[in-house]
Amino acid sequence: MQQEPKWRRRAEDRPDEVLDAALRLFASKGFAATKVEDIAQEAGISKGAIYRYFSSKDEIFESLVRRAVAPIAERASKIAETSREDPRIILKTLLTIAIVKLSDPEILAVPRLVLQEAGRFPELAETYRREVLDRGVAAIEKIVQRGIDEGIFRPVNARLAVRNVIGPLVAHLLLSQIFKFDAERIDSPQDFLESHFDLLINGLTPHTMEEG
Amino acid sequence: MQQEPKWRRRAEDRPDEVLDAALRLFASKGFAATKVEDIAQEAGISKGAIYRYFSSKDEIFESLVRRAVAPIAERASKIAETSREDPRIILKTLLTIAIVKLSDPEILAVPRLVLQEAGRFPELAETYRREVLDRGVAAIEKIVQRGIDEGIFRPVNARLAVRNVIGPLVAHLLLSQIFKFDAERIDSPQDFLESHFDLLINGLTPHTMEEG
Amino acid sequence: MQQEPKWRRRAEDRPDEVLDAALRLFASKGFAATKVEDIAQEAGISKGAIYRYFSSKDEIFESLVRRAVAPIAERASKIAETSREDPRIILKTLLTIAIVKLSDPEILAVPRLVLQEAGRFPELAETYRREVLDRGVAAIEKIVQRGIDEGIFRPVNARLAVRNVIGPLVAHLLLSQIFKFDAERIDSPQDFLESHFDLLINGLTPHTMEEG
Amino acid sequence: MQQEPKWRRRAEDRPDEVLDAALRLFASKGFAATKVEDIAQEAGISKGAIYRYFSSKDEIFESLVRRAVAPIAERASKIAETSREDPRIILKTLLTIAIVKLSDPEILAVPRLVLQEAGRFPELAETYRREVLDRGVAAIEKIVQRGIDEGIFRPVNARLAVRNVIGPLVAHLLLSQIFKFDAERIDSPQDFLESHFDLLINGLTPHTMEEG
DNA sequence: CATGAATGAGCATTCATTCAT
DNA sequence: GATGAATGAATGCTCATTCAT
Repeated sequence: MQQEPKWRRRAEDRPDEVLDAALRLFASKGFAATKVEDIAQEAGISKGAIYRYFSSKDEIFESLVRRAVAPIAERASKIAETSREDPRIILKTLLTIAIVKLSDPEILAVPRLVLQEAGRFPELAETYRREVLDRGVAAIEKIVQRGIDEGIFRPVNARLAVRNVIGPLVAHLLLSQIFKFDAERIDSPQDFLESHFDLLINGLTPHTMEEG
Repeated sequence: MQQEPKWRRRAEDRPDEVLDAALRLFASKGFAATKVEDIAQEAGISKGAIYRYFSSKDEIFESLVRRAVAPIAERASKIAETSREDPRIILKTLLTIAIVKLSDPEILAVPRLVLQEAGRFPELAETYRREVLDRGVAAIEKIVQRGIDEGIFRPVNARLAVRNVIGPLVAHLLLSQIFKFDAERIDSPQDFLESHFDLLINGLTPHTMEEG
Repeated sequence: MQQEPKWRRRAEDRPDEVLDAALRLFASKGFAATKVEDIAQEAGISKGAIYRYFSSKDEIFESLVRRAVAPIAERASKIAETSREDPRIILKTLLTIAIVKLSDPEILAVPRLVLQEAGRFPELAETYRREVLDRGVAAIEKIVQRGIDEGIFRPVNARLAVRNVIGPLVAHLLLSQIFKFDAERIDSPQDFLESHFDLLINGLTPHTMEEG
Repeated sequence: MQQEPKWRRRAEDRPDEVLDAALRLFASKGFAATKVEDIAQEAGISKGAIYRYFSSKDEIFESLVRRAVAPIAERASKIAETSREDPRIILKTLLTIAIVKLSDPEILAVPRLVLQEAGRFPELAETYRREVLDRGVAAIEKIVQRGIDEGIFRPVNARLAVRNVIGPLVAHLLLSQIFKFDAERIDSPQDFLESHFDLLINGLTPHTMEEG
């Protein structure tokens, strides 16, 4: 669109392209096993050029995570207040979105990497926790709490119940995406989601006749 | 207990000491960021001595995992058949054992490492899946299925329900052990377990009056 | 002469410089006792730079030999057919060239190294044998055979006679170049050559009166 | 034969057994590639025991060579004076002995090793030259000179003619033993020896009609 | 600005030598 | 004396980072 020389074509997109490339490689080979040169090649630029945008390999990783974290953090915060709908509907919507998104290995890659490299990048892990986990958990907690307040859910400990909301999802992803568990069977994400939601809501729902 | 009367300067259990040291370091810094020399130092021997027991750094990692996997695999298989008790009791017992064991960072370290390095050691990940996950999941599935057969649980998909049994536990461990989430709060493992079990069983229990 | 207009900090011939440096060092200290860092230093570059041109120390050695072998192999094959001159003249020419060339330690170094490292690099030894020895020996055999056919030489076994052509040369080189034999005396290569040629031709020449 | 405990059985032979073992290994893998532990194992003793007899790996090599050199040096010196026979007969005898001995890889190994490691052990190379080469060459030179003096050989330069005596032998050994040249053909050592001797003697013999 | 040649600290691994048993 | 566990210097190789072109 511009009349600049060819090589400047998308100079402003470069950093993002580098991060995309790095993400792909980090996700498949891990941070340590990925060479800066590999990233450069994957991004279609030279090794030296990488250092125009990022001051170190570590910084690439950090930028990568922060870039992925930002929108999630924003969204997560809004969700809880935004809707006035039935908490069950909201939970199902959230879980659906989550499972769809996270079934994309490219998206799952970031939390996976944070998990992998938490030891080497404690600060990053902390950032992730603060920006993503704290907010995400708080959002879900709020929804559950509203359900309790509205009498739709039983008076459980909302904060702890969050683990029952996200846990099965996490387990499903670990098993299917990382350990290739059940690779041959035909448990679609939808099947899982139905099952999870059914058990979750049934678990949260107050019933006239509770047994000790 | 000794197999050979041959002497050892100080050990027969050197290999185990090396694995213990390696586990500590791998767990805190990751495989790649841990130097063989660090392991040696942590184990109180010299770099060269490591290679008397293990032929490579990779082999240390693999031995580490296999050593941890073996007993778990055995136990997991037995659990399902062993008991004829109320499936709810069994599940609670299992979850209690699991959370107690896995709250020990030294024990959590192995699955965590497998998760971390699955990309670099696909074979090991597969071994772990086969030996630990397949069996563990099968054991739980069997218990749930028995509960269903005995009318104690609703007729859910037992295979998928397994994720609801282990997922919250996984989520709890990730949050608390790895992301130091809730570090300041006082959610004891017991609190979590009560909450999880309550929701889980309530979710699995058939109620006279189900609402759409 | 340049193949690509791409720039090089200082070279295009770095690989050759590395091989030259390696040759000098391998020749004087042997393959095993030569450190890659030594080669780098001798070549005036850094250790790491070596690996831009050669993937391993072994590869340096192999390249070294192959570089030296190629032109020899070519020449050797041509010699036998090229000339129609008196076989005695050809032999003398060949021996003269050989002794002049091989008296240069830099040139002698390669066959010497192949000899030294034949055990460690059997494949390389075989390559050398095939490319250099087979052809060289065949060329000389052909010349001797022609001399026999033309009645200039006695009807000896040409193949075995080759050893009498090259052997004294080999012995001379081993003694003088490697064992510093006769270092103080004044046997010039020319003196040796005259002596060798005289004995060789006299040995090959038919005489009217042979004595038992 | 003695009533000492088993392990002392042949304590005095140990050093020689170590040298035998070392020779076998050095010959097949080279000095650098042979581990002291390998030598110990091959000799049937422990690594530590090696150091009771030799203070270092280098010393093993040096002892090895010196042990082999001693008898050769002695014999070589005697040969020239000992016999009053026809120099041609003496030469043939010597060459026969030489080729028979040196066709045994175990015996060829020492000169081969000296050649290989001359760079790393210059002193040893010098010793070898002094003890073996100087004497051997002098012995042959003397025989040739006597032949000249007695009118059996032409008045050649005896010192240089030595190369024509031993050279073809050296060439034959290098080609056959080290480069596996002619492995498939059937040039027996005897065939070679006949050929060499025929050419050598014919070359040394004065003929009534010499041609320019 | 872009490039990729060059650097050199860093690390896994080997092995001659020592020495506690 | 004999053993082999332990040591640690040595070395090949890698790769993040720099910088001449």
